Amino acid sequence: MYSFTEENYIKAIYKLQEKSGISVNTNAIAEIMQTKAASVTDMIKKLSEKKLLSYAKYKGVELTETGRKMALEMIRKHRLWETFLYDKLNFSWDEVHDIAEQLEHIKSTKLIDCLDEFLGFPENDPHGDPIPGKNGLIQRIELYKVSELGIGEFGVISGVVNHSSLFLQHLEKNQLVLGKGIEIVSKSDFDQSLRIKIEGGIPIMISNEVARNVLLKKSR
Amino acid sequence: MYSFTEENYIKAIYKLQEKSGISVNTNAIAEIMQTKAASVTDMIKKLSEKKLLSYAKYKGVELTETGRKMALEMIRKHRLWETFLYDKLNFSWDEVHDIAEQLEHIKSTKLIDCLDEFLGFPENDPHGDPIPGKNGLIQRIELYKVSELGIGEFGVISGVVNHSSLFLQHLEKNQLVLGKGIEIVSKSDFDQSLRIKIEGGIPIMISNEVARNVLLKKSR
DNA sequence: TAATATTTTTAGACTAGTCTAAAAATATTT
DNA sequence: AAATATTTTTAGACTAGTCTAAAAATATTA
Ligand SMILES: [Mn+2]
Ligand SMILES: [Mn+2]
Ligand SMILES: [Mn+2]
Ligand SMILES: [Mn+2]
Repeated sequence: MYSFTEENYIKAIYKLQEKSGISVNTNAIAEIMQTKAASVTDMIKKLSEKKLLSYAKYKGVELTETGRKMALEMIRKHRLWETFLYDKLNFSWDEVHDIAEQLEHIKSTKLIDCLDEFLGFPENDPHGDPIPGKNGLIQRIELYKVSELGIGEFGVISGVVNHSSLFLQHLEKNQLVLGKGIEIVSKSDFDQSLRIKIEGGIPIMISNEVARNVLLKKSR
Repeated sequence: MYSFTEENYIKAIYKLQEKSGISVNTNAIAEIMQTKAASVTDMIKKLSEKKLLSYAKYKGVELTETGRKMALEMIRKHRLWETFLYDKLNFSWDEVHDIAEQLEHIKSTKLIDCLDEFLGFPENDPHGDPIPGKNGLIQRIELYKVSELGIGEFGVISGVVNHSSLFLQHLEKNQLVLGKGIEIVSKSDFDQSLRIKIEGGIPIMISNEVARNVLLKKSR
């Protein structure tokens, strides 16, 4: 059995590997694990011995197949628990993450599979992120940042880049929630702010900061 | 914030204090914590400094009011999670305990109160044990062991002394589940085994071992 | 009450995970 | 290619929780 710490390292390394391509370096891990590089080196050695990742001194690490599967199981658990909190206990989407960080460490395959069924085998969590299946497969849909769309284009809000509570609360206050359709009306050359029209509402202004952190599925 | 280990010690001490009266001794704690007396002494000192219990060398320990409240919160969480697994995810009563041992350590008051509401504010867990309320109050009903009832007396199965999977499975196989009404038909002088009649069924024999571990609410 | 048995505590050591400071390797500039 | 900067690793130390073995206190028995 793996410790919470080991599990968190594996998840962190998976996420880094996701975005920044191949091998993950010590400092990057230290940053998201909120620890020091020296501690990371120690842990890396341990995880390497346990065959969860491959490691060459000074060359960074890469998850093994075992490590990758473990990370996906963690993510599956995390997102299913978030969905439970949101769908069944009526938490808002900015409240679920911290508790899911704890719940993702509960060890029981039966529990997570029953939870999956109880929730009706959801495909996405409350933030729009895809939930890996029992088989470890994660289905990827191409999403675009609001800032990437051109004038007159349409899209449905389907995800967020920034997952912070503060940002999620801000979106909610402005009706920018999952599933809402929006149209790009105009862009400012000055500060890259956008004017958008939300489905069944009046046009509003959003900052470029917001536009870069909201993901759309293109429509029409 | 308290560690899982600290929380488990407090819960163990509470349970010992419950049954065996006043102050709890080191060896008893060591036994249910599956550890050595020396380790217990170390932990006791720590919990004493944190004011969760009062401790006089060689004299045993007693929970403080803070410690008692903490224990009751743990028990509340444990039993609510057991109820969730049983009621919502269709686990059987012998499968819920081990997972609840993990879930009881999740830190979030909002989570547990929402779960309580989601479950309809249950009063008892799948084993018949009372669930402490948000206020920390635990409602106690007087229960009797099957072995304590006399010939011709009636009762409804409302709890178990032994919580082991093996025992719970045995009860289930013999229709001895929570809520069933039974009548004592006869007792054997030889091995203290009992003949009982289960509500809407034919009389069966149960060993004294079983009779001492099933709790009844007297009826009629 | 003295001898013996049991329980509890202390002393010292071990592991997991962390840290700081310094050394070693690698990357970037000049 | 040498000098400098950055990154990574090592060395040694700390805390939480555990252990064994021995000492101290308490309980039991004669
Ligand atoms: Mn999350
Ligand atoms: Mn999420
Ligand atoms: Mn239980
Ligand atoms: Mn129970």
